Amino acid sequence: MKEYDHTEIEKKWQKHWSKKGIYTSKENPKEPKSYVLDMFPYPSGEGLHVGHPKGYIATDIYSRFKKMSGHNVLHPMGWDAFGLPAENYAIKTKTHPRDAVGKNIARYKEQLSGIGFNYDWKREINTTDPGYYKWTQWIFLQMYKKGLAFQSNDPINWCPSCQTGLANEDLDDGKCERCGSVVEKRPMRQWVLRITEYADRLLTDLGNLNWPESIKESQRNWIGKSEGAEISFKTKDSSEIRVFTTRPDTIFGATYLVLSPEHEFIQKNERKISNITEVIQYVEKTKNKTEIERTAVGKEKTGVQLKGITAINPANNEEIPVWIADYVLTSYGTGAIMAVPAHDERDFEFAKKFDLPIREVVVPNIIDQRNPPVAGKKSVERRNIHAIVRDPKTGKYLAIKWPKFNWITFPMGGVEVGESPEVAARREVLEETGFKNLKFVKVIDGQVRAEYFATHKDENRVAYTTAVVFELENHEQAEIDEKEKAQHEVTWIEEKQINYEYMTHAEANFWRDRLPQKFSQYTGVGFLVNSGEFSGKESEQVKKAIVDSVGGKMVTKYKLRDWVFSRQRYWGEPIPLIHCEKCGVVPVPEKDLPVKLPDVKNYAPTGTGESPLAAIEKWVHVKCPTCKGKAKRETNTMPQWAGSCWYYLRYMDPKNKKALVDPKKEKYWAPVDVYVGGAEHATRHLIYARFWHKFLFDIGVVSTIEPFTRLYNVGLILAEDGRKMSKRYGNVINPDDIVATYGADTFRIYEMFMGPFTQASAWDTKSIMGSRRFIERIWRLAEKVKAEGVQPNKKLETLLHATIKKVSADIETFSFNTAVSSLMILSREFEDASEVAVNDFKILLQLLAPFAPHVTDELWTSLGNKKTIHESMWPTFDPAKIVSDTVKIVVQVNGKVRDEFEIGVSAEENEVKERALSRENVIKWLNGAVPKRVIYVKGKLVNIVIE
RNA sequence: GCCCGGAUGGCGGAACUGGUAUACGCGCACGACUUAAAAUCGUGUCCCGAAAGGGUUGUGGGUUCGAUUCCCACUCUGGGCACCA
Repeated sequence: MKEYDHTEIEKKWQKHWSKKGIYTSKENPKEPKSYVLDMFPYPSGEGLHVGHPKGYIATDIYSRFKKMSGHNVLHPMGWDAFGLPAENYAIKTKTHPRDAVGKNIARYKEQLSGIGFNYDWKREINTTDPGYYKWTQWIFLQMYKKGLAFQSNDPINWCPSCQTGLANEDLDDGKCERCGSVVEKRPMRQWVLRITEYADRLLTDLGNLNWPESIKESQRNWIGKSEGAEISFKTKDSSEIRVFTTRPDTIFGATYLVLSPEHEFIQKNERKISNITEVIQYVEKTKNKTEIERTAVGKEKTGVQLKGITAINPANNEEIPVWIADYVLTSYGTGAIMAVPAHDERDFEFAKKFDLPIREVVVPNIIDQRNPPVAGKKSVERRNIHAIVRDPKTGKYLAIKWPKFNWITFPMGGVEVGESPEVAARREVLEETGFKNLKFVKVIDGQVRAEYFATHKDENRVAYTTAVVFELENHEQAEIDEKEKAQHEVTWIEEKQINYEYMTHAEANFWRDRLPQKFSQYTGVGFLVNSGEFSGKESEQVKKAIVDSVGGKMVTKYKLRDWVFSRQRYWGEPIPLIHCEKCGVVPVPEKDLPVKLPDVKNYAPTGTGESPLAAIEKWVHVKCPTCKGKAKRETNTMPQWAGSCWYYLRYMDPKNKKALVDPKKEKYWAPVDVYVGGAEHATRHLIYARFWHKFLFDIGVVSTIEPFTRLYNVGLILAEDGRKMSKRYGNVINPDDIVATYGADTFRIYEMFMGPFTQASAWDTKSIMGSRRFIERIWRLAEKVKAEGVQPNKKLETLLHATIKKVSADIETFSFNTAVSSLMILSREFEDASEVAVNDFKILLQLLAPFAPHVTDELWTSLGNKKTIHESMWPTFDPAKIVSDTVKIVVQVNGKVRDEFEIGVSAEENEVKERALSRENVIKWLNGAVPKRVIYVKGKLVNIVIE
């Protein structure tokens, strides 16, 4: 047999497949369809490194498998070529972006074709092709007509280096995601898409998607739904301030209001604010801060009171001050909050700094698990104190043992009417322990409500307890009452013993947590106190009633912001609108689409807030389509993400001049069944595309509510040094070199065998030899193959059918690494067999064909097959053949493996157990002991328990 | 801070619904072939131990006849969100 020459074989078959056109897809209602899609690449100037094709290899395998399994497969590829990187690259290399993109695409295609992918290139698309972006513009116009695209002058993120406005999604930690510059806030005219209109649907429809949980979670975080209430606070001079809160139950604790510095209230009430100069200064200062400065973690709170303005808390009619502070954001909720310092960390910090009142209105509630309330007993409400007395000499804490109840408690008792917690605590310490010289340290912020059964009084208690902390000055003790003495004894406990495990108090864990803190505030739910008629009720349950009582309304808010959709750059789709002097904004008539991106000498960004297009007089000045008067084109362009919002639809019908996609074709192919790409697109492409898709569904262009049914994230391939593969580090490995040295088939097998598909792993050129050896083994195996007279080999047959089952299931779940592993095992078994039947070998080749398409086709045709292996039918397995005649039973004694034996599959439980007990080895280990229990797991093991 | 993942030999990793932990591959060691080397093939390879045996899936506990798998606490690590009221 010939030497295995991968270059010759791979070239030959790639040519053959494309000549025969075996990857051309057509609608065929008789066959089930399968739409397998890669996230299309951005053809950058650097070309591919070995990490890029990983996902493409997976979809290639999957789609070949589907095709062999009788599916009609759509597996296309295209180019996402508008946007900043292409433009910046063009500026740098002083070429026109169009030329640069053309060159890069050619290079990418060449690299990809060497790996042997089965794309239907007849359906290739390119987002920068006017025939394509005509429809991107068309979708924008439909959105405009439905009021989903609107102009705004709000301040937006401006990247000073890229010289363009950006969407929220384009920021990474307050910096431009592309170039890392700190973004500024700039008010400027811009086009915005109302994605928030779809927030709720984008959130709820996530539920049914077969996507990685992490991506769904990212999207949920990004959409950021919170339910709360909008409540109006009147001011004394009868204007009003609307606030948004998720905790309306805490309104009785709202001791001041805070507005964002940009809040319109300030301008409108300038004259009433007595310290307006100071206020304006603060507002100006905030304006000049970047987002990063403003939101830095651990930053100290700042703010200014609006003097002369007093608001009224509608819950209790209290007069409260109004402040402005930059910790309140304009763009979320109503841009104003009610501050409840006792139950919100930020408000608490602010209140401490500016010495504003803090009022506790929610207390945590615990039901004493060791001593729960007893049904049917009467219930008594009490105000209690716990005295926490520390002896500074020993660091220990004063406690009391109650032998009769087996209790360990702090000195404790009720608070009498008019008595302060401190006085009550001193009294109890004196009565119960006799210590009289205590130095007051603090009252721990926040009470705790606890429900328990008071055994000694035979009643259920609801206790609101306050803890008071003292230091012992000296050990001088007063005489203790005899009756008290008889009940308990004084003891000292360690600090770490202050917990509910050791002590009787259900409150103990709260005291432990709050004791070392200077201040503590409780942000959880619980029971209301100091809340008028709502006191004593559960906070969660009265939320709505409280909102009603103050005339507010329940509302839902989202963190998701509308999508800033205009860019002041050249290389993007022109926004198809016209500004007419008389008629205002007029859409370009659909028959005039596409609005072609004109050629321009200088396409560098202007930095003026206008795109370079604004300088092209000839292009800009047009007649108004409506009144034929003077008008100008919109000169902003669309962001990079526009074209990728709907490209998966165009593949279904790439040449259609009359429609975005023919509804019949859409019905046949949609939705995408399997979508593969990087996790970095979680909160941009994958949210934007879902948004556009839902819009297209609403206007009847598509028939499904979601575009991508199943999603897999391809795990990164890192460089050999464990870092990201990048030109900067000089650790890039080019797939061309690997294909030349080892062959495409080896390259493909290696990348799939590296580890779980979705997991990142480091490239290791040494390891690739393992995959190469595997292919060579298959190559040599062909020599052993015999057409006739092969003795049946039961063991081989069993393994063969088990492998068909395993490989089929593994490809379906993208577990390529284990599929390859089982094929390796099968090939070893073939090698060990004295002879190999041609039909068995053919099955091995078919199972391997999606992974190593070239070498398997070569061997397949050398066995006399006329059609290529990829047009053959995927083998099926016979479940009866997977079952072998005997099973191996493992025998354990006390859970430790001591023996094993073979027995017929049909053996009954008793038979297996008896056999196990009679084994020599087992008898040795039993050593005369009588088995207490014998456990049998069918067909697997016997565990004999003797102790 | 909150929310998702992950942790298994020298390395990449495998293990079905709780049932023989370390499959498969890399590397390494030894052997065969060779004048020699490479390639190839074969054997071995979790740790301690001469052996018998014992131990081992990040750490500590728990449930179970039996735990990589389930529960609790913790450590490290990757990612998302974060002054979003």
